[in-house]
Order: sequence, then C-alpha cells, then structure tokens
Amino acid sequence: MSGRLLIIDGHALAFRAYFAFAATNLTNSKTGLPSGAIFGFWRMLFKLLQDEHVTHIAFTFDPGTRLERNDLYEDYKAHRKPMPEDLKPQIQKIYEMLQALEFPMYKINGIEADDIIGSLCKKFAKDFEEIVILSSDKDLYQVLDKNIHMLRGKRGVSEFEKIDPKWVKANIGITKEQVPDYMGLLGDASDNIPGVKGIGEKGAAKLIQEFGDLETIYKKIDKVKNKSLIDKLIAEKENAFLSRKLATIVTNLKLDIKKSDLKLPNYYDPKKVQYFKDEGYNVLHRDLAKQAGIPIASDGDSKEETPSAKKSSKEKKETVTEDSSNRSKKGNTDSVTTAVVAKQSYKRIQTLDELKKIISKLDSKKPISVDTETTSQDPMLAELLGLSFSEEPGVAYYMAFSHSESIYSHLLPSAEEALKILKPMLEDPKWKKVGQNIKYDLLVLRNYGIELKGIYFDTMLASYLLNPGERRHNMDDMAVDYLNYKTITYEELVGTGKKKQNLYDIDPDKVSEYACEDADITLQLHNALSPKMEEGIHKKLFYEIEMPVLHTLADMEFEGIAVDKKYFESLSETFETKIKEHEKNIHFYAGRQFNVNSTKELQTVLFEDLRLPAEKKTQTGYSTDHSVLESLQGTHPIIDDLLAIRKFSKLKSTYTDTLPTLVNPKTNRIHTSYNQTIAATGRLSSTNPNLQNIPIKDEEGRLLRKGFIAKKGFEILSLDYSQIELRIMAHFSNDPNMIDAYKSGADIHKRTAAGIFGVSEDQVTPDMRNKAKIVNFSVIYGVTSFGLSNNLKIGRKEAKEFIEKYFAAYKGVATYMEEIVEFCKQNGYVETLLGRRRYLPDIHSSHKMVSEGAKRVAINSPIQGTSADMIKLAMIRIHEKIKKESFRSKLLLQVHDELVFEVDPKEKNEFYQMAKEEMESAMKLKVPIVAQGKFGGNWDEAH
DNA sequence: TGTTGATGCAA
DNA sequence: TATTGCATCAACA
Repeated sequence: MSGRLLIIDGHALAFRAYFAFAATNLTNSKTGLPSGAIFGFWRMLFKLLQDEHVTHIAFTFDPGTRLERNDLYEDYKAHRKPMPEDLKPQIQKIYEMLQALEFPMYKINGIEADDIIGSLCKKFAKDFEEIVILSSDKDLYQVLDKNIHMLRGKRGVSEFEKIDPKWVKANIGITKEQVPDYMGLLGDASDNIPGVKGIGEKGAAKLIQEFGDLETIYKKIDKVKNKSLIDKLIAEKENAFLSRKLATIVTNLKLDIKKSDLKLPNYYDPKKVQYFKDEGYNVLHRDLAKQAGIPIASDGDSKEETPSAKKSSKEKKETVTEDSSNRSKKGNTDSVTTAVVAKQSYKRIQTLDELKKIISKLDSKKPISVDTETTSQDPMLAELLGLSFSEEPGVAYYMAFSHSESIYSHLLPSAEEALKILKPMLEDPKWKKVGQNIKYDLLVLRNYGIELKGIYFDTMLASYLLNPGERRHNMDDMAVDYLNYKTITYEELVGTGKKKQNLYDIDPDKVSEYACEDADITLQLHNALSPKMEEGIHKKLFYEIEMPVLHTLADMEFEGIAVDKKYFESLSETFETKIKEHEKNIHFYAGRQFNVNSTKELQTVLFEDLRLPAEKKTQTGYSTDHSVLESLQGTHPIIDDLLAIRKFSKLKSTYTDTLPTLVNPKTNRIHTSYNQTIAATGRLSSTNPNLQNIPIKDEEGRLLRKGFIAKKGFEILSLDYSQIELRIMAHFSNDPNMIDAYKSGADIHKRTAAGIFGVSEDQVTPDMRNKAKIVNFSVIYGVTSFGLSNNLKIGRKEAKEFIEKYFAAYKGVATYMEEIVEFCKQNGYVETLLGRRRYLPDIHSSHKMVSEGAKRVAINSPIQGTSADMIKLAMIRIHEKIKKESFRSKLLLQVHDELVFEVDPKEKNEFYQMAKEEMESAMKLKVPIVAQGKFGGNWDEAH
C-alpha cells in the first residue's frame, strides 16, 4: 500500500481547460487550429501532477455511444448543451496525445466515466496510500473514503477544493452512503436526472438527515413535517427511485487492470518532450524541456500559442515564460502575470507622530495606492474609519480613525486630525494615485474636505477594458485571476448572518491586515495591468475616456439632483387610491380575494377560474405579462383593471414610494451611483436609485419627471442626441441613401417608410412612418422576421417583406451586417469606432440559437458602444469647460443619449450653446450629429 | 436570509 | 425569436 493514484475524468478537465482559456484565442503553430483547451489541459495536468505528488494515474472518458443508463431512462443526459464546436477536435487531439505519451486511459462502450472511476476506486482502494479523483460530479461523493478524496474545480484555473467524506458530512449533512438517496430527491439538471420537483439542496439534505433513505421516507411519509412536501414526494415517488438508480455509481465493473498498468509515464523522457515540439506546441515543449532540464535549440520562434491578435515581440516572450497558474481566465489578458511577493510587511500606524514619520519617508515619485475603510457602501453616507496605502509591493500601512460608536475609539485619533497629515499627499496632483473603484474613495474623501488629486489608475476600469463582458471586477476575484492570490474578503473580516459585526466594532489590528492587503493588492494589480493599458487598443480608451469620465461621474454623483419629496408622497397617495379601487374590482370579478401581485395566483384566476385562453408560457406556467393581458382586452372586464393596477403598482412601488427615501438628509438631493464597469457595450449603468429608467412614455409615468426639479433660481436643461444609433449605423454602413438622408436633413423614418411601403416620401402617412420607425430600431438590434412581426403585430411573412425591402433601400446596411458578422467570426470580437472591444466566443457555437444571438450582439454592440463612447467624450469636455470657464451650471445626469443639467439662467444661452456644440462635435462621423435641448423647471418640462 | 423568476421601466 | 441595463415582488430553499 503505497503511492498516490490520480483518476481524472478526461472530459471534465478538457471542458475546464476550454473555458479557462477560451478567450485567449490560442492556435497551434503548425495547423493554425484553436488550441486553447489543449494548451490549458496540459498546463493544468502538469501542475496537478506536481502539486499532488502523483505516482500513478488513470484517465477515464465517457464513450460516444449510448449509455446503459439510457435503458433505465431514455432522457438521461439528454438536453445537455452540445459541446462547443471548437472543443470537439481539441478533445480528440488530447485523446491522441495522451495515447502517444502512454498515459493509462479507459473508455468502455456503454459505460460512463463515473462508473469506471467508481470501480477503480473499489478495486484499488487497498493498493494505494491515497486516491485522488479529479471531477466535479456530485454523484461521485458516494465513492469517497478515508483515503479517497475528490478535487473539485473552484474559480480560477488551478484552484481546487478538496472533497472528502468529512466535507460531505459538514457541508451537506449526510454520509457518503446516503448520496444516491440524496441525489434521488435532488436530481441533477446537467445529467437531466429529474429528482423530485420542488425539492432543492436544502430540502433533500433535511429529509435524508431525518429519515436516512428513500424507503424510510416513504414508509413514514406522514411524519414529514411540511404538508406540501408530502404531496410533492407522493406525486413523484417513481422519479425519486429512478433518479436514485441513475445516480448510483457502479463499482463492480470487471476491470482487467493491474496496479503496474497505472504507473505514471515518464513525460520528461526527451522523446516525449520532443513530441510536443513535433506537434507544434512549442510553449508546452519549452515548459516541459525546462522542467526536464533539456536544453532548447535557441530558435526564438514562438509564434504559436499566442493570441491570434497582433502582439509585439516583447509580449510573445512574456507569454512563453509565464506560469500557467498565474494565467488569467479573463479574456484576452494573455500575459498579465505577477506573482505576489513572498514577504509581507503590513503595519498599523498607531499614532499621529508615527503617521507623520511614515508619510515623510514616502517617495512622491512612485505611484501610491490608496484605499478607504468606511461605514457604508454609499459614498455620500459613508463615515471614514481608516485609510490604507502602499507604494511598494508587499508593504502597506493602515491608519485607523476613531468612530463615535466604536469601543476602540479612545485609542485612535480622529479622522480630521489624521487627514490633516495625509492631506498634502492626497492632494498633491503630481503624486500618482492608484485605486480600485477610486471614484468611491474620491467621493468619501471629498465629504471630509479632502480633494484626492493625481488619480491616474483605477484597476477596476483596467480590468473592465480588458474584458467588458465580465461583470465581476472586484478586487478579490481580480487578485485570484491576475495575481493568483487569495485575499481576505470583507465577509471573512466582518462575519456573516447573525455573527456579522460592524466594521468599527472589529479590532483595528484585524482591520489593518485586511485594509493593508487591499492597498497592497491594488498596487500589485496596477503593476500587472498597467503595461496592458499602454497597448494601442486600450491606451486611448483608458487614459482619454474611462479615467477622465470617472472624474465627471464623481462630480455628477456628488452634485445629485433635487426632488420634490412632498410631491412624490402625494403621488403615492393618489396611486394608492387607484390601486385599491382596481383591486376591489379585480377581487369582485375573480369572485374571491387574492394577491394580485402574485403571478401564480393570477394564473389560476385568469386561466382556470375565469377560463380565459392562455397563450404564452413561462418556465413556471402561463404568462400574465402585459402583452398577454393586452391580447385579452375586451374578453373580460377584469383585464382593464389588471392593466391599470399593474401600471400604478409599478409607479408606486418602484418610484414614488422609493425615491423620497433616497433623498440624502444632508444635501436634500438624490445622489445616484453610476457604474462604469457593468454594461458589456461600454454604456454606463445607474443604481441606488436607477435614474436611467424614470418613466416618460405615458402620461401617468411622466408625472414622475415633474418631481425632479431645479434648485431655487436654476432651470433644468435636457439635451439629447437625435437618433444617434441610426446615425452611427449610417456611418458604419456607408450607405449612400441613409447618409444622404442625414446630410440633407430629411426625415429618416419617412424615408424608410417610403422604402418599405414602396411609395414616395410625400405619400407616407403617420401610421406608415410609425411602423418604419419601429423597423429602423429593429435593424439596430439585429432584426429577425419573428421579432419584427411581434413588434408590429403583423404576420411573419409581411415582416420578412419589410426587412427585404429595407435592405433593398439601404443596401449598404445589409452589406455592413454581413461584414460585421464575418469580422466577428474571423477575429472573435467586434469593436466600436474607438476600438472598444467586445469578445464574442459564442459566434462559433454550433448551437444555432446561441450563435444567432451572438450575431445580433455583434451587430448591435459596435453601434451601442460607439454611442456610449461619444457621449462619454462629450461629458468629459463639457465637464472640463464647466470648470475651466467657471460656469455655475452643472451636469447632473446621463441617460445614454441624454444629458441633464442644472443651469443658472444668467448663463443660459452661453451654456446651452457650449453643451450642444460639445455633444455634436465629440466625434466626427460621415453624417452630421445633432443634439437638441429644452429648458424647464423640472425634468418633464425640459422634454 | 438569500436567490431566482416574472414583470416592467428606460435608452 | 430584438440590444443594453436595474428594481420590485413572490416564491422558494
């Protein structure tokens, strides 16, 4: 009994490698075929072999054939997402390579990899000191044992979680023997094992804990506490037992395998090392040769396995020497890698004298990272608890401030006193500041009378530019992705649930560890990311758009907008009365009381009690949404009341009830928060509250805009771009007809109507124009005949004709759409006029719906994104002019194609001219750009 | 207590 | 089976 056996589910590892390296666009140097999964597979494998001290190994693969479990259940593993198209050949190649390198592999017709794994474990349990299974399949928990554990992939490339029987007991609360029963109740969506519908992880675990197995549950079914659970269990008894069977791993396969068959082959054998070179995987070859101590011929040629995008020769080298464990899974960030320095020196500064001394020793020529600790996520409400900084990797300081409610307060200086000492550093514009979401710290400090200057690098924005499709750009994830480093999370610091503490109640020494790490990691992220921002494609966007607009947004958020609180409160009452009235009617027509807000109950009322025809389905039942209700209008009087109550409930709950609560007590204004790193196209988004979706379309909705008012003596100005996206499409497509329309100042919707209805422009009726307007919008979103028919409420055929006529009238647009999709297929991304990229790996999907979706995104993103770039530029310039020319007017809001200002009437004309001009000239296109504006006492009047 | 789905608001 | 978002409520685990 010696040695360590590693059993690998080959498909699982290949899948993992594929997704981890999907966006790297690696290709093989000889064949030019995609090789991300292959590259990742070997990198991950070699790392595992080293980390786990493996002596023996076995690869298992699912067969391509029908499975024995299909005899039990035809749908087993059906509905599985098909494998990505470019993965299939790579798995084939991996299989070949494993064979060539003489790794032991097992694939058996009709038998799943899991069953081979189970049987191997059973057979060899006594022959090895330890058996490690690499898989993520929960079913396999049942084969774990004292010396058998599993590694399940976590986030990142080389992070694994160790699962053993103790883990199963601790995290699910069941024994490994109970796993099949547990899975029988739970089911498994990925294998299409049904389980019992309505029972989830918690429910299944509870039942098994209490009763032990399925038999006992059904024997003592009346003992089950939850009545609705009993119904579910009885209704799906058959499924439960079938699912248990499907989830039971076979461990008694007759395998003709000896321990010696599983010996790890010597992959350092020069012939095997050479194999990678011969196959065109030069980077893998180099890595392996280096480890094996084999000298490499210095051909310096390493074109393969670098992204297909253009790169400088210097970066190629970096790619070659990097460590796979540091490789980011974030998109095209192929060579971002810096190991976190080994020694750490984090220090909490105890006294003001000490603070002075440390500050005086800092080097103002070096970038310094700054991070604040506060009491709130909202920078306009946050109170400062401390500040950390770092100008050298691994070395960071934290200064804790007193807080009125903290028991540690008497030991600490006040924020005001400490900030006096920090102020010269923080406000020195030549001293470069680095931050993670530094707009937040900027605002917090501003509320303490400190104007943070010299801001030059935000790591969150850098990460966003590298991969705008990724929504997570928080420091903890970035540390793992870019530095291969696991940080202390905020939750770990303050606790969770009932144990959660206020930050000011936690020992400052502990907070210091956390805060110093934040500053340290932020600086290191900057070191890793800043070379990337120097590249042509990112430089302009980062330094000329995203970083500057950060300042503009901070000022907008700080400024806020005035609202009429009393007015909103009275609107709430008006709406409440209406809601009560309609609710009474609805209950009357239904013949009973029920929760009108509950779609589930409403379904019963409409489609069962009242027997109205149900049409649209949702995942959970029949839809009751607006379009359904609209089509039922006239069939029953309840419908009108439902439509009305929906409208008023929405207005009340989302807007009139909520907005007054978000008024800042100190400023008496609402301060939204703009997020710069959410929208994949480059747009901004707005939260707390979202001021980018305030109603405007109908009369009642517009009432809300009357509540957003100018402060005393000022006026609201709203300036918005006219048909900006259509104009950008005209520019991109170069279509002569569309360009002519804009150059000559024609009515574009009228012109489109003339085209699709085959009449002259003066014969176009308002109705035709409206339809044409919808068609124009649809095209920007990547129109389909189905979508258009829905929107115009016409037949598919008619919609199709419209589209054909549209493309005949604007041939350039048709060509553009084809070209952009082709470009995306070739390059794997699309980009805006300024080069903002969006990667779309789905464009290659063999799944039609997925690839068609990606095509629409490919069509829309450059247009939506260019518009976003343009208005950001305009905002930056207007903001600069406001400061430089000392306007008293302020920019308050951005709503994608609209800017809202609070204007001093004394400078009304001058300001209007300036803002309009900046918007129209922000970017030069082949067609004129037009912005139009209006003044008013409130936001509604300014439209 | 936190997560998911349905719904509806904007550009 | 139209693009990009965010907030609310109910239902569920």
